Amino acid sequence: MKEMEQVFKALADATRLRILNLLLHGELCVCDIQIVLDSPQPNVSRHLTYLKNAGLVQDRREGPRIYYSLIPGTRGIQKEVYPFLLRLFRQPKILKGDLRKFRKAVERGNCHAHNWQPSSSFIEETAPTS
Amino acid sequence: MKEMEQVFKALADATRLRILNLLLHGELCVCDIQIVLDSPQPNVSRHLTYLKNAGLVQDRREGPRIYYSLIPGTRGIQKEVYPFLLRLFRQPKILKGDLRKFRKAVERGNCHAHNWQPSSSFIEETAPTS
DNA sequence: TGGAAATATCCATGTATGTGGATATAAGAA
DNA sequence: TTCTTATATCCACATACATGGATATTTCCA
Repeated sequence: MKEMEQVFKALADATRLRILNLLLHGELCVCDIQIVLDSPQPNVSRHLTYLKNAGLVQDRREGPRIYYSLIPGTRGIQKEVYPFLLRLFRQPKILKGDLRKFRKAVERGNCHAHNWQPSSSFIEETAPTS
Repeated sequence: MKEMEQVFKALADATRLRILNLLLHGELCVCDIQIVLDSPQPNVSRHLTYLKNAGLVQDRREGPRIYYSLIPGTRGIQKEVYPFLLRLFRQPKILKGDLRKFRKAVERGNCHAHNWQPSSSFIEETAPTS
């Protein structure tokens, strides 16, 4: 129950929803996210820490960078929450804009983005882009 | 987007989750909820107001009592959120305990509970009680 | 070893929110 | 009207949290 509360608190912020929207499409490092959100680095970092504490994302160090990714859920909330978010995230313009912005960053070769590829585990659950 | 944030804020509190858990099974007045949650009346009232402002519940006056019920969603978040909650709410012990407590109150004939009957619109979506 | 890049943490501040307790309001009954 | 019941609102207080800016930390490279 407390875990459920914690997860919803983590979802109750626009910045974090935008981050999750990106992570649903693959693993990313902080600077990638920072570029897309156009938000100060400490801010992005704090929200990532918050998501990590809520058990929604995990991090992995690779050299100077730290990569964040969703924790694929097998139990309880986590198992339900990502498909749910994926459905919700189809509507808001900001989120769609973020994804567009991210794809452009990939094309430009920003930061990690140059060798990014989607972790299809979540995207596959979405309907074909309407 | 702001609506989504608002809804998640509304879900980010144990008391409100407990209330929604009850309302998923039918319309209730404040005193019914108060009895089950065993929480001071002003507290319950405030949380109901919060849920109402978040667009999750509606209220209806009938004499001295005010009945709260879920707003059946046809669009966006609301459409997705109730089935989602219904699935989540199967696990936590507190929530199952609340429902048990509520059924007992119905049997005892507490308050409105004496002529309560489930609004099956949401419950039907659940799997058979395991 | 020194410096730059990527992240995280700290500080200060403003705002939202949860809670208990008292009080106000509305409706119905005597 | 007056009393009672059902709800809502107000007050005071403590806590959580979002944010910007400065600073620490870690890693890598020259």
